[in-house]
Amino acid sequence: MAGRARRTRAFEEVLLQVERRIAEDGLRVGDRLPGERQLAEQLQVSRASVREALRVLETLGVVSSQAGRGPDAGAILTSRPDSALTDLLRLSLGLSSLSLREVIDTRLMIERWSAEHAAASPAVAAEPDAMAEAIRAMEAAATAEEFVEHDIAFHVAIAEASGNRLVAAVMRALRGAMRRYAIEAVEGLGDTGALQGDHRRIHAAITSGDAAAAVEAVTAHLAHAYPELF
Amino acid sequence: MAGRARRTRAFEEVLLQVERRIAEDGLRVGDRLPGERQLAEQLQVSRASVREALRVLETLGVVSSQAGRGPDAGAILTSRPDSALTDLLRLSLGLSSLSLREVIDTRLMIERWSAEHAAASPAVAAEPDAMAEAIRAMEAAATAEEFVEHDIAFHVAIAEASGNRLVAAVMRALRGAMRRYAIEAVEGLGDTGALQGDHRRIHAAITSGDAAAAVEAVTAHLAHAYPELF
DNA sequence: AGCCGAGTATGGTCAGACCATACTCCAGGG
DNA sequence: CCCTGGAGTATGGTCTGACCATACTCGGCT
Repeated sequence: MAGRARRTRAFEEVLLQVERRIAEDGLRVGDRLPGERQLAEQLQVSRASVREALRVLETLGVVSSQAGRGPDAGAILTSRPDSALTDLLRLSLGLSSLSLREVIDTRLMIERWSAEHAAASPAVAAEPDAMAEAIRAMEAAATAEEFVEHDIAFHVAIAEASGNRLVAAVMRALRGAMRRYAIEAVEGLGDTGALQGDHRRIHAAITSGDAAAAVEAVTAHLAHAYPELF
Repeated sequence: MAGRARRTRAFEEVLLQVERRIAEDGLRVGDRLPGERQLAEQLQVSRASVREALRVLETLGVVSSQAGRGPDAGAILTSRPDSALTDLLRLSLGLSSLSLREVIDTRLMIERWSAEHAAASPAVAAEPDAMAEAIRAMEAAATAEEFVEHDIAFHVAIAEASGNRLVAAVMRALRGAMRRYAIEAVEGLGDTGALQGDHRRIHAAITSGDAAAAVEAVTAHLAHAYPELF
């Protein structure tokens, strides 16, 4: 039953045409797509089919729709792959088609890479220090939810400091999909002192440009956070 | 105009309810969702809204729809995150919101991790050797397209041998999104002998369980494949 | 000049119809 | 008894046309 050559559906044709138009017309983020009715007439499909295609593009973070009139209305090209990635991971975890172990192993890979490259990047010291800010906020956190929120911000800041937007996006998605588990883990831990110590060590290693120490520090940190997996 | 709490749209409500049902009823891959008409009635929305929600889930690789009747018809829970990831990356590249450099750097991270873990995995020697098969197929390839097809299969096989399905899925997506660039690169290279030598070295290192050599080999391989980026 | 309301373009939603597909079931023939 | 073919039907796929909600645009009035 594999090679099912199902006739392409109408909305798939719309997807192809829109993507082609993006490529050929050199459309960029911020540009507008034609209205649903206009697109439907151009492609000779119903508005419902156009809407299904737009929904797909919206899911993929490529367009954003806004009702009303004027320059901000209609389907506008954007680039927000984060929520799509997050949804994808969250649902895969929910369907048990990915194990928490696999997600955490992947996270370790990305954390190590990010820390190494962030430490090696000369731009890090100059930026407003999102990492230090997150550490301060974790200090003040009253609940596990709050703590995890700023913990996510801390680790995402590392990934962003690596300078690679794809890696940063994957990190955001991983942490977003794991949020629930992270909160449970923090609650089970009780004391967050060890984690905070790790955070300071990671931060110090990165800002001082010591890549090897940064990698070592994040590795130790994840071992503390998920002792049952090591 | 920022925090506009836009009233949730009908299909978003459907998404929430379906996801909730998946979690609460413990639905697994292979289980069926209610039909579109039935779902519409249960949630008090139109069938069009249900369809938009299903389209989103299909995009995320969570359901697969099949017309007709019988146990295989209707919306079935699946888990195919690959095409969603691929589309996401391809469109992000098309919109220039990701640079090729970022994608290739990410690929290098994953290749190194995969090679290391594949070499350390005891199961590798036992499996039907997809890597060796891919190398043979590349040998016989007449065109750049064919070569790249089997090259992708080779590298995906390494990622799968690492035992981490998430990493393997990301690898498939990366290579799928980069397919076009890879073909151009191979055509520009002309001779694929160096690449094939690399492949054999990688394969030998992994099957012999030498993780360090495997990592070194994939690093050198990517440097050969993308000389302009190093 | 400034304000306010009508007009209008846009997405959001719905109801209902019809088509295409593919299984189910049963009658009839072998 | 089994097999075969056709009617029945449940499912997704698509279209049409309508109406609502939103938010800008424009013109006239103050």
